[in-house]
Amino acid sequence: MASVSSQPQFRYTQPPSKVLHLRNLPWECTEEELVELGKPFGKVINTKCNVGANRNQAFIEFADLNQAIAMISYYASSSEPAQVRGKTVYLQYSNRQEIVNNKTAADVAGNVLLVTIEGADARLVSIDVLHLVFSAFGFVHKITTFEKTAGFQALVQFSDAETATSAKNALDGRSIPRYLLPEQIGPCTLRITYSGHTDLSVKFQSHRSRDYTNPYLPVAPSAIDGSGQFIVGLDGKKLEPESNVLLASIENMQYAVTLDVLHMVFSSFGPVQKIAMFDKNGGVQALIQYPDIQTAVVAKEALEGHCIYDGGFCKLHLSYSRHTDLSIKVNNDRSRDYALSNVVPVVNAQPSILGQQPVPMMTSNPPPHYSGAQFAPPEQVGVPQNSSGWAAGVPGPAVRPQSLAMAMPSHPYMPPGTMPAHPGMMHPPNQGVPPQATMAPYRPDGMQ
DNA sequence: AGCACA
Repeated sequence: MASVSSQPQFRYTQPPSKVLHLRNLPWECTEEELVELGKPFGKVINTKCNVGANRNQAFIEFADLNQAIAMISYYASSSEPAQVRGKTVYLQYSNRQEIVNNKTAADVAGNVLLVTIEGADARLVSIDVLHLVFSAFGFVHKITTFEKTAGFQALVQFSDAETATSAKNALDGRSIPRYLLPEQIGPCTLRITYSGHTDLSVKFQSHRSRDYTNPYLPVAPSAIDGSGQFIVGLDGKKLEPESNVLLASIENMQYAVTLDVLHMVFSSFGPVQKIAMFDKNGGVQALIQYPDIQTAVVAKEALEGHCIYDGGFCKLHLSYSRHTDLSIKVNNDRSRDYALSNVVPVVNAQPSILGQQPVPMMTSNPPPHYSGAQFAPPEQVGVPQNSSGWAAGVPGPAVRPQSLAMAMPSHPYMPPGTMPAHPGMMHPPNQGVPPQATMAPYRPDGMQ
């Protein structure tokens, strides 16, 4: 083919166009700065920056050709060149007649962010860690995660584009703080653009997606393993589906733990409806039923691993039961339905100083309504709850990522690190004396 | 410092 191209690559005089081509821009240049640059000469109807391999070119499109001519004419005779951020920019008529707006969704500010987590161990970043990181900028409505060729990605939905933008500006290119990640995993860098989505569809709470606006959303059946009991988190930890019934096993039971003691301890978080105690594996276990899941979640997170008695005695291990409503045949010293306690006589009840309900022997500081709404889920208490409720006057523990795995969506407004202190803890009973229901002081390092 | 295909 004979060459038919005889036009020089560059001409010093371009045919006028309402589109101007700019070069030698700083790469930080924004579309807003382009608008500011063109505004004195007319109505800027479109811009495009970060063009070209070096991302240092741009286009400005005016509403009218005369406005483009005005700008070119002005700078052609001006002693001051056009500048962006102090850098001289060169401009000429573009050889295009309009900016073709290939604005991808990534360029349009929206309330949903597309987050790519970069790093060898990106997949090990849990959805809870992402939730914590992004919650610093506002209420996170929903998160979905997925694998694409780009790697491990997440969509993070905020209320509005402004909040999303503040998160994007602060986090894009930054790495997730090390203390939020399991020790063995490498650095994880966030790359953030806008997503075209405005409202994510989250059908289930799972290790892949969460809807923090709807704590009652069912747990994904697909996330439940063969035993039907656990879901597996991204971090490989097994997570149980939440339940209003807690299964408590008691370790190092040097002192008798009575049903009344359990009732007192667990009543700190809300009304206890039923308790059933039984022996299993040579130890004592108990099922504690609350009216709702929220209360059980708060109780579990506050009490797990802590001891009923000071000094490491009667350490509680809590999990969610698969029961939702215990069947209490008779009220006795091993099982009780507190709704029936006024009707059905207590059978075989051991005489006990603690036998009188409710909650005797609160010898130290608790206010009269200590067991009340103080530790209720925030959506029942209202927001904010810090001033009146948990951790009042108590320095919250440092952010504890290990607790986040359980920070399921039940309390969407709970700021991180503000879990309640350990209510209901008691000093060990004196020798041969039933337990004293005194409150142990809060200790940030927990009570081993 | 010279026209976009993300």
